[in-house]
Amino acid sequence: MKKEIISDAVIRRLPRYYRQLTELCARGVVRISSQALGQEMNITASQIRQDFSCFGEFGQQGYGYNVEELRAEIGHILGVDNGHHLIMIGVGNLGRALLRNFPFSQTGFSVEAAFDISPTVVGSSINGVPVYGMSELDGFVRSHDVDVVVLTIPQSVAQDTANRLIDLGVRGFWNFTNVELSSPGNDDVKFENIHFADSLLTLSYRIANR
Amino acid sequence: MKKEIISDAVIRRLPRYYRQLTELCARGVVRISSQALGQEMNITASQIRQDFSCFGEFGQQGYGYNVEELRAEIGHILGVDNGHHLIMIGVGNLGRALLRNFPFSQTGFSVEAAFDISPTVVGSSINGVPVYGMSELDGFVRSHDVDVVVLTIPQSVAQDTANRLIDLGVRGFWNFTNVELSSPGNDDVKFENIHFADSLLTLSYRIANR
DNA sequence: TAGATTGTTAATCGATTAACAATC
DNA sequence: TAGATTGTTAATCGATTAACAATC
Repeated sequence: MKKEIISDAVIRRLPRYYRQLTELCARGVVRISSQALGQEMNITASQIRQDFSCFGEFGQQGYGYNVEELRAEIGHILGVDNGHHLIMIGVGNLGRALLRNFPFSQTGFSVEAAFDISPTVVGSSINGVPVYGMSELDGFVRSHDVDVVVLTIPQSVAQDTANRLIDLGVRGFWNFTNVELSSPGNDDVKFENIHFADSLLTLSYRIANR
Repeated sequence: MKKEIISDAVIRRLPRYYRQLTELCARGVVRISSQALGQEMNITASQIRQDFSCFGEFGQQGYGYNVEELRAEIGHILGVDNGHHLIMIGVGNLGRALLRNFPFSQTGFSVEAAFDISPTVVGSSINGVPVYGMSELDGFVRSHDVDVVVLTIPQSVAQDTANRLIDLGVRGFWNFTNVELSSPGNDDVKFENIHFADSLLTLSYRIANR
């Protein structure tokens, strides 16, 4: 396996490959060529082979790729079989929507707990996930493996909460607060920011400039 | 104004500029140079000037950019002052979360109505937005300007619902269904797909390969 | 005016695509 | 074996960065 620096563009495509391959599996497709896969995904066969070759040799000349095998390989690269643990901070509408509907386990994450300030939800449990008060956060993080924290809290407390968690050793954040979070000088803290507004604005641009 | 093809990379940066400039406005900053803006956003001054120059000349030599003016210009390019109209299909947890918390009006959209199949919500109103039954959808779309439809419905009905709306003339979709929607041979239908799982998987990759 | 900073042209860098020898 | 298709190297394309003349 070549261990050079993988470009962000490639990494961003991996989940799409994984998604497509999962669908092909479901359809019962056993093998596929880069050509055929490219057709389905609207990208070139060249790019597919180039992308995969960053991680190893998953195909066979004259045959193509075994769908199930390739899916497993890419899943492995993405870390879906790493058994990552995750907690959620903020159980408002969005937090609840995710707890109820998002397929965390299919993505390789187990949701260990959720935290909120509201006495109305603290002590309850949402889709099997217990909701604790914020005062219990530090203790919980210290005594459990927490790989990723989902931030579904108001903007105003986003960076402070992130800082608190970084101090506790958390190194991954899935951030829905519409604030650009960062941890200057701490390169191994990873943020994945979801900016709903940015997304809608690009759509706005495209329908305005047709 | 140059009217060449604007690359996707540039378009994707526009909302970030807009966001940053909005914040600068709030902070009371009156003028800024490409240099200083680049520092704040962690991109090169060159790129900023290159990006802006796709749309016009918004700066002044020796001075830089007027923050409020530039914000207005970019907002205009993005179409925030176009008065776009939007409806939502599906008022589950995620739909409600968006209706209650997403700043549609700040993004230049007015939410006209929501639609759902559940008798429990039909007839109610969420954050001032009336919820109608699906049977009223066609009539509503025919009698109103609908620029964008937000799809917060189950995967299984996503493409069918989209097709139905495309037939009714809808040309913009903000799609949360985790299905890659498309409208083959209909280039002026625009989809903006939000793939939560893709986002979390890239985070998974980065924490696994540190 | 002198200094600062733009808009734009040219140079560089990186990512995508094409081509092809290796091989199943 | 012959045909198909990979993995990889080379060519192309596009995007980012650097440089600088224009000018406020």
